[in-house]
Amino acid sequence: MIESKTKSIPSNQFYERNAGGEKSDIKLSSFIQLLERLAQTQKTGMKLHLSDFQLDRERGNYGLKESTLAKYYAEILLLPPAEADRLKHWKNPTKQPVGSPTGDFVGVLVHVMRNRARNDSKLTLNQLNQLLDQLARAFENDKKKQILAKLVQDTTVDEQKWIARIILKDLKIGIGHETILKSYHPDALELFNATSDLRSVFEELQNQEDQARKGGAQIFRMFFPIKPMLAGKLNPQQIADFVRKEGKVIVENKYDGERIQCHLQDGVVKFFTRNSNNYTRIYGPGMGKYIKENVDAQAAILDGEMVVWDNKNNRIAAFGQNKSVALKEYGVYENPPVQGYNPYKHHNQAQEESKNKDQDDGGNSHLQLCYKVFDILYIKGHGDSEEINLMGARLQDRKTVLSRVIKEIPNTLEVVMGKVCESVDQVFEEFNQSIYKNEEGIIIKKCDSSYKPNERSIIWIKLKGEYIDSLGDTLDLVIIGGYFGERKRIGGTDWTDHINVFLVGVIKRIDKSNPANSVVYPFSRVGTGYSMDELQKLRQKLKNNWKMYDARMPPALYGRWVPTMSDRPDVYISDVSQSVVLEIRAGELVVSDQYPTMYTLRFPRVLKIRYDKNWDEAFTMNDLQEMISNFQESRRLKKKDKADGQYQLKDGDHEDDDLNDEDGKKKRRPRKKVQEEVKEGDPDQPLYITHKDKFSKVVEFFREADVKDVVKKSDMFKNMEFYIVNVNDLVANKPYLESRIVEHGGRRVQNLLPTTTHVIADQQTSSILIDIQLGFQSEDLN
DNA sequence: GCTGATGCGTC
DNA sequence: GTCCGACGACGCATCAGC
DNA sequence: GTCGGAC
Repeated sequence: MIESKTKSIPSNQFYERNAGGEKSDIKLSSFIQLLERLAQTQKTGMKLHLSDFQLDRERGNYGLKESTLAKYYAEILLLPPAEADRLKHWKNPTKQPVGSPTGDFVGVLVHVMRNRARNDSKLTLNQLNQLLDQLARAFENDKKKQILAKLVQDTTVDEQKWIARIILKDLKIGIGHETILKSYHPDALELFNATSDLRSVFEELQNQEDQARKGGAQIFRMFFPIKPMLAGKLNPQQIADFVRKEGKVIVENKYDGERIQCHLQDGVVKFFTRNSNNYTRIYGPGMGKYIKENVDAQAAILDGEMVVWDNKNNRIAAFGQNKSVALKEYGVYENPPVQGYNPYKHHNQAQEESKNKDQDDGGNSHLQLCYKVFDILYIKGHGDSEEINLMGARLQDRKTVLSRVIKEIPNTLEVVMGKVCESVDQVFEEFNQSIYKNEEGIIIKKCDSSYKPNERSIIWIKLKGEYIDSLGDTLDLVIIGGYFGERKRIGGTDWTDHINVFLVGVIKRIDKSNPANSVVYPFSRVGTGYSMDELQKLRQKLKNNWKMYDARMPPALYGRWVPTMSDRPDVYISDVSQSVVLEIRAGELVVSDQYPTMYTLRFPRVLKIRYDKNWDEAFTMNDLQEMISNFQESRRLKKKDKADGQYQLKDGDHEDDDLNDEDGKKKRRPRKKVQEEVKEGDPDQPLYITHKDKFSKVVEFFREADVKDVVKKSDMFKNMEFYIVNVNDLVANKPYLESRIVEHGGRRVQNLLPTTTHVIADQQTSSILIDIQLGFQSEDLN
């Protein structure tokens, strides 16, 4: 709870960042005025749950977001259809009167309510708190609507504004919890990071004199999750410098699972996620007993990654199956998500499904949880042995404790010791191995570092394959649709200036004589990677190419895609031949049942806007097919079943028949079914073969020339910075070029930087041409 | 009972 | 360097509506 | 998770 201390926070410390230039404390001060007014009417003083700042878990979730709120407000206020539509389509400028707010639900709500709310305030802050408590506790939606109705009837528009924002857990004041906590008390943030608990913070830090830190030791409490330490991002050159400076680092595999912190005390085990959510319900039944039996301590706090081990293929399973594996084994029957939950239906259904799956060998009985423990923050031995807070200890010492305390169970409970590397080469060799084995990447840790809760510094560094230009998968995808976005990114006054996110596709059929007959299958959405300037430029280019999407008459361009409600585009490209190609990078290809391509991208972001590319030069279904084939043996992409051919992405009309019944309606294909039908790889086949290609690229990439012994011959390249890309060994290899550059007084870089003056490549690919357009020069060294 | 829509959690 | 918000994918749980 | 923008 924030008590009247709210007042003690100087309001001028709060302002809205980037709110269209308007400064700032207006918004929060009106919020504080609201609190004060409510406080005055409530003699007992003001108390406000901190959950209103999206921090506290005590009150729980409201289960209400914009779309549901829109529905309820419309019913409560008896809104005419047009006004109801404004709320429902709050991001859609064509549904709003000209000049009225768009892209901010609460902004639209205020505009709609301005003549529909009372002028005097009737609600006290205590009542508000009680109603919000009730709202969070209410299970039936009718009940929620009733509570909301009371809130609406008893408050002014100005109050409604804040109440709605509290319910949405987005105050839009540009201030996060860290800023608020820091303002509250110098020790507040530290205590919060140590306990993830606001009650602790406000109970223990009533006065400025109260100190969270006692004697310099890191604080914590059993069964209160400590905010986990995070890894920063550095480029390979910086990493090399770092390793050289440190002399010695510990390198761990970066596991692609869920970050889980485990607390053990007197036989009680609890699990917490990265965001401090209690996942004991999920992981307790499966993993708890192993912790109890194999952690030799009365109490301990462990940090690690929960993954799924695949016994059939002897490797870590693809990301995303943690929960289903955990719940499958123990079942919702023993493990109800909420009180009053009726488990019979689902339980029987689950058993039935499990049986069927085992019959056709597509089940997940060969999958099991595996907890990879890489750190230990606290230990107390049995009996009266000393308890030790290890957060201040050196990482290498924590690892030693870890190895002594945990008795490993292969593929179930494992200790991640990491590898001590004493040279840059060794570190990159670890990275190479990681890429070769098709893993996500590595984490590089400073040997003698202490554990710093919630800190994303360069004490821990992550290096993923996808960060490296020559390793990351990039695809040139053509824009076929768009989505209206939120206020902050709206670029102008035209309705098309509200398009913030793009739907990109894979070309299925090109019809040059009649582009209207062409088909581009929707494949992914992308909404990040471009600057706001680039976005606006792109909007200008596409300005006259948009048509409103109508689900009853979807464009032929999309084939027979039937998007779910949330995938449904707001606008589509009317003339694809005049569309724009985006060069997109992604972490990996994943199987999807939301798109007709049957695959989509994980972590997509725009690298470049390829105005230089024609739409028909973009990624096609054949390219996708090829990409899938190339990755068939990889862990990241499950193999297709060649026998039944279901997921062969082949040309021809019967592929569409696969997707649709006679009515042209999307055939029901339950999510799980898709997962089942995509078979695991053949265990007899050697793994990772196709990644040799990637592997050789890594080797090449890191084969930086050793220029120690290069004798300088001239200053020809003085003040020039070279970036070498895509150099074919037949022309000249990279180390050779690098040596020559240094020989003549130039600098070489491994990434294209603003300071780079020259790009060297063996052919003028369009991506290089773009670089050059951006102000770089090219030079032919042949 | 099943389905799709919605919310919330992980990455 | 830090903080913040605007975005991506999935799976599970719930609930309204048929 | 990624990324850009503001400070």
